[in-house]
Amino acid sequence: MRTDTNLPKKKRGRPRAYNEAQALNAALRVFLRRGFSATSLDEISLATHMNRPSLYSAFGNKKSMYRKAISAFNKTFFIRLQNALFAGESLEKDLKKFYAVALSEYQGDSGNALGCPTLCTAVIEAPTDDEIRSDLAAAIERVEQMLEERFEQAVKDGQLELHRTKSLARIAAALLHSLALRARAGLIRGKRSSFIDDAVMKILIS
Amino acid sequence: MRTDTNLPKKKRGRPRAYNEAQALNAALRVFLRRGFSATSLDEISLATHMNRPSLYSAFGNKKSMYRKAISAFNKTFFIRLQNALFAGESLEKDLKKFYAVALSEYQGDSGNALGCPTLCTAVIEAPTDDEIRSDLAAAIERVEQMLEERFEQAVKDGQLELHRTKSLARIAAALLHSLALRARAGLIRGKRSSFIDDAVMKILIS
DNA sequence: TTGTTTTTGTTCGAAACAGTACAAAATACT
DNA sequence: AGTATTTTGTACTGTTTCGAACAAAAACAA
Repeated sequence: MRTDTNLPKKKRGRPRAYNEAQALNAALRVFLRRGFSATSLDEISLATHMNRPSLYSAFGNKKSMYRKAISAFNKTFFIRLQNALFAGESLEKDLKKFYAVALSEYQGDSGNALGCPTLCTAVIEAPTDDEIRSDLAAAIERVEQMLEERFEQAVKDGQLELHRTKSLARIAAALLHSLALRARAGLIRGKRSSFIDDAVMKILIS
Repeated sequence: MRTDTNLPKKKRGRPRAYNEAQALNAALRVFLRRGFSATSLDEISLATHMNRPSLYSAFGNKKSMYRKAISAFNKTFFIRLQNALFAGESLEKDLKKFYAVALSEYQGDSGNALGCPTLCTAVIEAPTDDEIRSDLAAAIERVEQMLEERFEQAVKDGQLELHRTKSLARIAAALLHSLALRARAGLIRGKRSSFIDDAVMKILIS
């Protein structure tokens, strides 16, 4: 079952007035700002320039929209994180790049930072929705594994003394979680967080 | 203007059927589970055994209820954290106690952990509500300051080499933020998190 | 032109929501 | 006993919500 090919194979009926990826991104921005529960489909309808019946036929119900929007965002976000983390420079530089990419996303371009779409919005639904809780847990673990692999590589390259790379990855992930939270709380001014640099140094100390 | 004395000075009208502190705590449990927006006043009415008009007269509107419940919780929670952190033992032991207190709260007693009332629920409202965002920021900074003071004391006691205690405090706070998130995501099994011990060791290394 | 198919836009319905008005109940004061 | 005062509980209002039904619109096929 294929969701939708991006080949512009002309189909038969009335052509769509919306672009699926764009619509999902517009929806994500609303969900990111207001969260899942407080976001009404009317707001999404407004942001995507689709009316509600179109939203339903395109993405299913509200929860399905939310999960698809988050999933689409994470797909590209994780790639950007991975590219930064495995840029091939020193572990220190790669880690700093990794956090820079994340923070740039978390801080946004407008004045008010919104944090991480997954961490900052899924967390509230976790206790009452098992699917979203599972999505959240998977996202957290995936980033942790990404970090662990980078640390393992650093050990292999002799850039890092032998360590419990799993613990190191969890500490590094904790910095990311805190970064997302602090950004959304308005506690980070620019696009650079001073304590991250210090924390990276701390991680690298044997 | 005094809100309400705890002196049992008998007042004139019909006696209250509720206890203010108990009601706020019951409300907090609902807010903690469902978040602010998704929680209806009917749910709070059910949990507190007060009907909505009583809730309004006692605590004001929904947002006021939420903020009062969070504030009341934090008052005692911060004291418990402080007592653990300044128990007077070694820095390592005190830090571990600090996280143990937090995790015990975050894991709850039922099967499903709910994380931190403040961190895990206020985060979603922060962009759209400036008062709640401010409450959140203040809570984060207060815990950070508490940690910084403990590190400063450790330096003075010769238990810790001279450091940027502010950065250290932010790293330690980040561990707490991650703990709250991971607990709510269901990623921590028991009442002890292995990576915290490793992270504490890492913090203590000069 | 005449169907066929797909998307769009209007409209509806039933439920849930926050907040309020007001009468009934329960106490203290005189 | 009777009055004043405070809380309780029922009922109501107007709005917002999700989701669906259905007809109009816009493309292709024959």
